[in-house]
Amino acid sequence: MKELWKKFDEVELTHSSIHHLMAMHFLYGKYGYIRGVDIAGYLNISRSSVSITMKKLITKGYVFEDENKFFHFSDKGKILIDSVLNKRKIIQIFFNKVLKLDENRAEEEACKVEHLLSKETGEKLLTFVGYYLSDSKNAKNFRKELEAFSVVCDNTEDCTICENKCYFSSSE
Amino acid sequence: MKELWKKFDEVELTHSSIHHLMAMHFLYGKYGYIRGVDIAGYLNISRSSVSITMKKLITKGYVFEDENKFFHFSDKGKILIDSVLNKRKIIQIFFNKVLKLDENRAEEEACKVEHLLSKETGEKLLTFVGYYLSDSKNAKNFRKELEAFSVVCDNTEDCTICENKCYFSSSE
DNA sequence: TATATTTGTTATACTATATTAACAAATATT
DNA sequence: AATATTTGTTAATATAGTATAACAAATATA
Repeated sequence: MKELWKKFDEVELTHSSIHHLMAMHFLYGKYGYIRGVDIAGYLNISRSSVSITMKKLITKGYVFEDENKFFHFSDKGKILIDSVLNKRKIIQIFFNKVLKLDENRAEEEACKVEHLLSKETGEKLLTFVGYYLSDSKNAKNFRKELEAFSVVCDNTEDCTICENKCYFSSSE
Repeated sequence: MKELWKKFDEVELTHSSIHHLMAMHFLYGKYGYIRGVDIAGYLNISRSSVSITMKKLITKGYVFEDENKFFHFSDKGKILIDSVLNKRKIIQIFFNKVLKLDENRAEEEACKVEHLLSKETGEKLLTFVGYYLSDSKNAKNFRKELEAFSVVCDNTEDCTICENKCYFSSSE
């Protein structure tokens, strides 16, 4: 248990850095080129912050600059951003299609979490969602019955899920 | 989309603070009292860090100190730690029992993410897992068929899930 | 061309987290 | 009681991320 909680800070790139890459991806799609000022605008942070973060991303080899100071993904950066986009996508689908969070909530939750979950988790989630949303009769029945299902917690001993105070009695 | 990514930093308590509370919970269970030095030992960080973080938690009203400098949860702190423990629990069960990540991986993934997900997500996950693991015939069939199911991506147009480069071709 | 605006960088500062070192106060040992 | 150890705090640093202000360089406009 000890030490495990520090994994949070061991991600190679921070949430902030990842979103700089996401911004780059978006801007490249929109304009075909990527400038610092547009990243700042997209993320709604200062140009100076962007300047500093991009330097780090360049040092780490995810990004490079051309003579006009336009940014480009390196191969390493491309691979990374694809993996994050895919992870986000599948997480978002899970939240929205399986857990039935509304679109915005699903996106928000995915955004908070996407860069933290491992490739393995992403893949397993994909397999799961793939089957869950499939045309298989079992999957269909499952979906239907799930809709009608609700956990009613009476705080008795035989609850297999809540060990602590019942989930439904907590307020955050 | 813009602005959404900042939600990450809008959590009321940081990952670090949450884990100070988790340590408190653990230590209270083990010893019945909570001292700074034990929190430091449990989290494997310096006493000085703990001292500073605990001051913040006191200021925010989650914790108080007695005359012997032993720590105690306030009511607010109790409610919060219960909610985090429950969220972690259900997330961990989902990763382990549904996605079939091994125990350690499931715990690690849950730990990274538990404080970021909303109460709503936790509740929906609970309902989902509750049904998924139930004795319902549909759930049983679903579980069985899921085991045999695997996504085979041929990178063709009709993939409903991957919009970007196929998930399975990425390497992170 | 001359001036104005845009863009990017640097300097400085703040918050959060962590460290080590030094020290004070409390506790335990001899 | 005298000394040693443990515990908690403070001070000085370090890193990551953010901001603003000032400035330089590039681009656009009058």
